[in-house]
Amino acid sequence: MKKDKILVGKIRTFNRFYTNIIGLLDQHILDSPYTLTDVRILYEIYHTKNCTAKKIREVISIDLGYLSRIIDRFVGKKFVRRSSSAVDRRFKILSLTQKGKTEFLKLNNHSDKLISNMIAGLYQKDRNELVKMMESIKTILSDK
Amino acid sequence: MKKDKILVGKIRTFNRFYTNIIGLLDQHILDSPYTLTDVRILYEIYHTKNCTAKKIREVISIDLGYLSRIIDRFVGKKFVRRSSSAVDRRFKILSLTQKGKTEFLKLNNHSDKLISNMIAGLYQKDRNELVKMMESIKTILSDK
DNA sequence: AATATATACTTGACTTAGTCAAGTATTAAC
DNA sequence: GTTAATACTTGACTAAGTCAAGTATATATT
Repeated sequence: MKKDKILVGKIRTFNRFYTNIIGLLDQHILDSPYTLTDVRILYEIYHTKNCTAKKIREVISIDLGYLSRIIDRFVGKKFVRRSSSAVDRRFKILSLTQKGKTEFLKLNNHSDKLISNMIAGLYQKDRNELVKMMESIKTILSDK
Repeated sequence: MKKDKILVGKIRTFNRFYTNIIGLLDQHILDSPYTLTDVRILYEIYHTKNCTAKKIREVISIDLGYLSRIIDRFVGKKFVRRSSSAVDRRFKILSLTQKGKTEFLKLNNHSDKLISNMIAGLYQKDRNELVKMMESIKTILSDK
C-alpha cells in the first residue's frame, strides 16, 4: 500500500523518539552496577513462578552461557537462589532471596521516580490520556 | 501524588512492551555487520548539516574515542567522508559518500519493511489511530 | 608576540559484554 | 543398557565500550 509509507515514516519517528525516552529512563541503571540485561533477568526471576534459565530465554533471547554466568554472579551476591528441581534435576529453579528482592525493588523504585518526574509537569488530563493511548497502542499491536 | 502510582505502573508496562517491539524491529541490524550505534551514527551524519563528532555526541551520548574509531571504520569503508572544516580546522566535517548513503538507505528500507509488516494485519482504521496516538504521545512528552 | 588555556578530535591500553563450541549431568527413548 | 535429547556449565574467544594521555588548532591573557 502506497499511503502506508507516510504511516511507516511516522512510526519510525516515534520509535526513534521513544528509544530516547527509554534510554533516558534507563540511564540510572547504567550508573548502577547492573546492566539492562541484568535487570531484565532479575525481573523475570521475580515475576516467573518456578523460574529456570530456559524460561528466561523464552522471553529475553540471550546466550545460554552468558545467562548462566550472570546467574552465577547473582548467586554469588546472594541475590538469587538456585536449586535443582525435585521433579527434573536438570532444571535449576531460580528465585530471588530477600536481599535480591530488596535490591530489585530499589531499582524499580528509582525507575518509578523517573517516570513520575517525566509526567509531573503534565496536566492531569494529559497524564490520563497519555496512559490510555499507551494501552491502546499495546492492544492494537498485540492483537495479531 | 498517590494515584499516579497506577499510571506509572502502566507506563512501565508500556515501556517494557515497546522495548520489545523496538528490539524486534532492530533485530535485522544485529544480523547485519552493523551495531545499533553504528546505524544511529550514520543516521546523524545523514541528517545533520555540517555534521561533526561533537554534534553527534550532543544527540547520542557515546564515548569520544569510541566514536572516533567508529567513524574511522566508516571512512575506511568509504561510507563517510571526513575533512577539516575550512572555518575551524579542529572540526572534522562528516558526510556520507554515495556508497554510504546507499548502504544507509538499504538498512532503512529493511526497517520500513519490518514496520510495514507489523501494521499489515491491522484494519486501516487501527493503523491510522495507532499513528495518531504515537504522534500525540510524542507531543505530550515533548512539551515540557 | 609569546605563553597559557580551551576545544575538537585521536590513540593506546584496558574492562566489560556477549558469543561459540565443547563438556557435564540428568532424563527420555529405544 | 545404550543412544539420544535436554538443561545447564565452562573455557576460549571476539566485539563493544571506557578511560586517560596525546596531538592539532584556535582563543584568551599578558
